[in-house]
Amino acid sequence: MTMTPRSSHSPNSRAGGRPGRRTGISEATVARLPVYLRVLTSLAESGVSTVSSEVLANAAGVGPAKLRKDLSHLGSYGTRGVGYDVEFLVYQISRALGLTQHYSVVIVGVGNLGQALAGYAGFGTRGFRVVGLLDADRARVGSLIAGIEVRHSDELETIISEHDVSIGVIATPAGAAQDVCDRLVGAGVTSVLNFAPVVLSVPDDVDVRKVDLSIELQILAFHEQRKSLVEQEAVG
Amino acid sequence: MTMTPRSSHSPNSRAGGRPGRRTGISEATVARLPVYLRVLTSLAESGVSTVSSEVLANAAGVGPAKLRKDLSHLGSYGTRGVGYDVEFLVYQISRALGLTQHYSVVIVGVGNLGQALAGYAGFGTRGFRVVGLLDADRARVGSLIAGIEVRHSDELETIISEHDVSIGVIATPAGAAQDVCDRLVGAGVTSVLNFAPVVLSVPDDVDVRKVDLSIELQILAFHEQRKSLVEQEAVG
DNA sequence: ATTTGTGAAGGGTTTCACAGCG
DNA sequence: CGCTGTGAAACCCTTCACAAAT
Repeated sequence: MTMTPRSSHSPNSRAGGRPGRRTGISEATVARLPVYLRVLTSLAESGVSTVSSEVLANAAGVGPAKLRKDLSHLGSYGTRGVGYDVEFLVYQISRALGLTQHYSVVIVGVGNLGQALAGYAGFGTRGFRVVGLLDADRARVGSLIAGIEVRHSDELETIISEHDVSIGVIATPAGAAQDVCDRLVGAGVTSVLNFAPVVLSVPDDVDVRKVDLSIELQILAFHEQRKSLVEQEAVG
Repeated sequence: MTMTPRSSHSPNSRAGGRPGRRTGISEATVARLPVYLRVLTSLAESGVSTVSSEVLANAAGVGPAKLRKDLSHLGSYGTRGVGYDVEFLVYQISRALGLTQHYSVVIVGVGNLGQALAGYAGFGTRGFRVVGLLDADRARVGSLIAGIEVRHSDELETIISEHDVSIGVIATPAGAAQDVCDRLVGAGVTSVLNFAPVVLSVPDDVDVRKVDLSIELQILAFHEQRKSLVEQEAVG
C-alpha cells in the first residue's frame, strides 16, 4: 500500500505554494473581493452607476483605504475625483476571481446540510453548477433535491470525469470525510469545500477550505467570556 | 427615528477593540485552539495520554512551531523532553476558550439550513444549548426539530430574555437578516453567527462571525483559475 | 537525548497620509 | 476641490533556531 504525499496547512488557504505568487493578488484581498462583488451587484440593481471608495467600503464593512488598496491590485479602475464605475468594477472583480469561467461541482452527503447546500441560490448564479448529488445511503438515492437526482456514492468517479468536475463539496459525517476527499482528489478534483469537522489531508496541489460551525461557536464563546471578564472587572 | 451607532469591520473578528488586548491570546491563535481541542479530544478517546508538538501539529494541519507558540500563550503546560499531557491540555484549552461556561443559543430561520444547524451535534456538546428555534413562517411554528419546538419570530425577545441568550444564529434569507440581527442585539444578544449572505451592521460591542458559502466558492474559483493559467503557461 | 518555550528575524497585511489626477 | 492610487510606517503573524529543562 502506497501513501499519497499529503499536507494540510493553514486553515482556509492554498494548500501548497506561497501566497499570491503569480497573480499579485494577496490571499487577504481575494477573500474580500467576493464581498465587494456582492455589494456592487446589489448597487447595480438599485440603479447606482458610480460609487466612491468610502461608500463602497462602508457597505462592505471595511475601511476605505483597505478597499482602495484591494482594488488597486486589479488595476487602476477608478476615476480620481469621481469614484468607481459600478458595472465596470463588477466585471473586473468577476474576471479577477475567475468567475467568467464555469465550474462543475459535486456535493457529497445529502443530509440536512447537503440539502441546504443543494438548494442554495449562490450555486446557480455566477459560474457554479451542481452536476452531482451523492449519498452513501441507498434509501436516499433516486430522490430529487432542488431538481437534481441523488445518486449513489459509487458513481463519484464516473460523475466527476463525465462532467469534468473541479470542485467537490463534502457534507458527510466526520467519519466519512477523509475517504470521500481521497476519492474526490483521486478522480481529479482540485478544490474541496469541507463542512465536516475534521482536518483533511490532501496533496499540495489541492485547495481545501473548511466551514466549521463548532469552531465559529467556540470563537464566539471566547469573546463572550472576554466580555464578562471585562464587565466583572469594571464592577469590582 | 434614531440611528443606533453601528460598525462592521474586518470579516470574522471582534467588532470593536484591537485584537487580544486583555487576554494576550491573539485572534489567529483563538481561531486555531478549537482545532487543537478537537484533535486532543479524539486522542484522549483513543487512550493517548501524551503528545508531542510535532504529532499534535501534524494532526491539526499546522507547523510544530506555530502550535507551540499558540499553546505558550495559555501558559507553560508542556514538559520538555516529553510533550503535552492530553487531558490537561483539553482542560486548559477549554478554559481559555470559555467553554467551561454555558451559553444559550437561538437559531432564527428554520429552513433547510436552520434544520441542519439545529440537528448539529456540535451544539449539544461543550457548553452550547439551543433554547430557541424561531421562524417567521407560521406554517412551520409548532413542529419539532431535533426535539425542540419551533416558535414564531414574534417571541424572539421573550425567549432571549427568559433564557439569557448570548449567541444568536441567523439562518434566514438575506432580506430578513439585518432586521433579525437588530432585534437580537436589541434583546441583549452580544454574539451573532450569520449564515445569510449580507454584511451585518452591529454596535461595536457585538461580535459577528459569518459563514458564507458563496464567498468560499468564489475563493476556490480564484485558485482554480490560477491553476489553469499556470498549466497553460507550462504547456505554451 | 528529546522536546518545549521563546527571542529574533522575516513576511504579510493594515493603516496612514499625501501626491497625483480628473 | 474631491477622490483615487500608493509609498512608508505600523502592526500582526509566522517561521527559525537555539537555549533551557527534564
